[in-house]
Amino acid sequence: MAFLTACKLQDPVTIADKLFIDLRRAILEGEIPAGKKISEPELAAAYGVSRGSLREAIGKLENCNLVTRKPNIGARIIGFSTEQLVEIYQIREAAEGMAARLAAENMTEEEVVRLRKILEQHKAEIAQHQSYSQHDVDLDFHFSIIQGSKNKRLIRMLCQDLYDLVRFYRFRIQSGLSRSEQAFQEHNLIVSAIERRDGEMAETLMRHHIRASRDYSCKLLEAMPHSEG
Amino acid sequence: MAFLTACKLQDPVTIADKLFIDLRRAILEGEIPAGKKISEPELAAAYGVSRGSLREAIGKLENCNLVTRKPNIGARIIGFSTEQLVEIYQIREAAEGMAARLAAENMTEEEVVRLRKILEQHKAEIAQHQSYSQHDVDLDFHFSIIQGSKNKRLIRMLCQDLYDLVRFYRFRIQSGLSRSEQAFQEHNLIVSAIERRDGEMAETLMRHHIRASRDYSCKLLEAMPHSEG
DNA sequence: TAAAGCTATAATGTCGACACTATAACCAAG
DNA sequence: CTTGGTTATAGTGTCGACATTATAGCTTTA
Repeated sequence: MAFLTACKLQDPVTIADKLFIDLRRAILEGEIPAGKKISEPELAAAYGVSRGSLREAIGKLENCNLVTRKPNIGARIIGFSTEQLVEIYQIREAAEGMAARLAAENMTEEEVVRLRKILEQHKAEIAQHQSYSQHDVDLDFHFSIIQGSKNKRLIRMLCQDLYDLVRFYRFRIQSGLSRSEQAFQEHNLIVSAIERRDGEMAETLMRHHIRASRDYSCKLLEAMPHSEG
Repeated sequence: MAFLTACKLQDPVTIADKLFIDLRRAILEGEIPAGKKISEPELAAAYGVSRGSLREAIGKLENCNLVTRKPNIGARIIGFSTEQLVEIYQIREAAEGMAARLAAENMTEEEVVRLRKILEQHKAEIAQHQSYSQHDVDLDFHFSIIQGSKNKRLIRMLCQDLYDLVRFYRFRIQSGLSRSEQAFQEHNLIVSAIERRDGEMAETLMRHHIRASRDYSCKLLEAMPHSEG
């Protein structure tokens, strides 16, 4: 689970931060259902904290785009829809494409080696059909490249905001057996480009990879019982 | 100033929202100097509001990346540095490139006509050497294309977060006479590509345009007295 | 019966006060 | 004089209470 440490968060020293982390996990993992309205008194009582701290935590969740808020009405967990999923993938295509380009230029040799190792781990897990942990490996792969871009703002934007949404959708789509073999091949090409320090190619391949992932995810989502945004 | 209405904000009904807008403007226009530490009691007294409301507004500013916060220490206005400026431009290159591609695909004919009109306005102001308002025209141009992408999340990310930083830097760099003739030519090519519905070309041209703008801005920033992040 | 207005209730927005933490000034010891 | 520890102070984090707004249910009237 390097993708958790790779991203954030420092030890949450304040109550609001702990609450934020707890609620964030609860939302991402579906404990709190999508689209549900948040009752401040109720949640505050459930977690044994003051409404003030809770409101601060909700504010942070709003910035992560995990809840939406309307004045004098309240906050509710985001829903999910194919349109939103496409929007997220369009942003990922652009931003992670750039990240791959920058990673090819800025990654240290050591980081490239580590990236190759993640790929080998991915390969091993495919051989053993451990599809349950492949999601984590996939996140590790993408986070490593994003980190390698060395663009702090890009890193925060992707790891800290956008990937929350990715995990939000991924948990709800839950493809039993995913396209991991295909994804592995694409990952392999990307790493090769980075090893050659070919930023242009790395960007092109990453964009292709994310488009393919998008098509697959959208198909799965539309095959689900139903969805709503 | 269509760029203001084009972006947000609904009538700020709550105190915290009004405060947020006021503080945001004050920061962007340099009323509150970059890098300054925020004293909650002081600011709350200055604006005649409670610390609670102020803290909520500061939270929103933190999400816009206009202030940074550390637990038990406090918040301070962001500084500026060449590195950060480069980071912002790298994100803009990727995100606005994608926006231009999507705009070429999704803009209505009406919107394309409006975009062309903005360009003519730009041309007219160049002829009259009204460089003081060219910044607004430039923002109008970019915001129109971003809106044309029809990707709500991308729109929010760019118009609502990243462009605050653009304005933050732009106000402090304050190029007396900018590269408006060159920029106009580049804008012209982009609009032509969008009119032809050539998304691929629109993206390429937009990325080129933003790279050129980056080189120019960085040169200006490094020629300034000094800078700090 | 349906629609409009009113009332009661619950939830959100706002505030002031208290608790805890970090910083700075001061003092003491080497 | 410098360094380490201690204390005082200012500032942030947290909380409970009040004010204001939205919502649901009831009443009234056409």
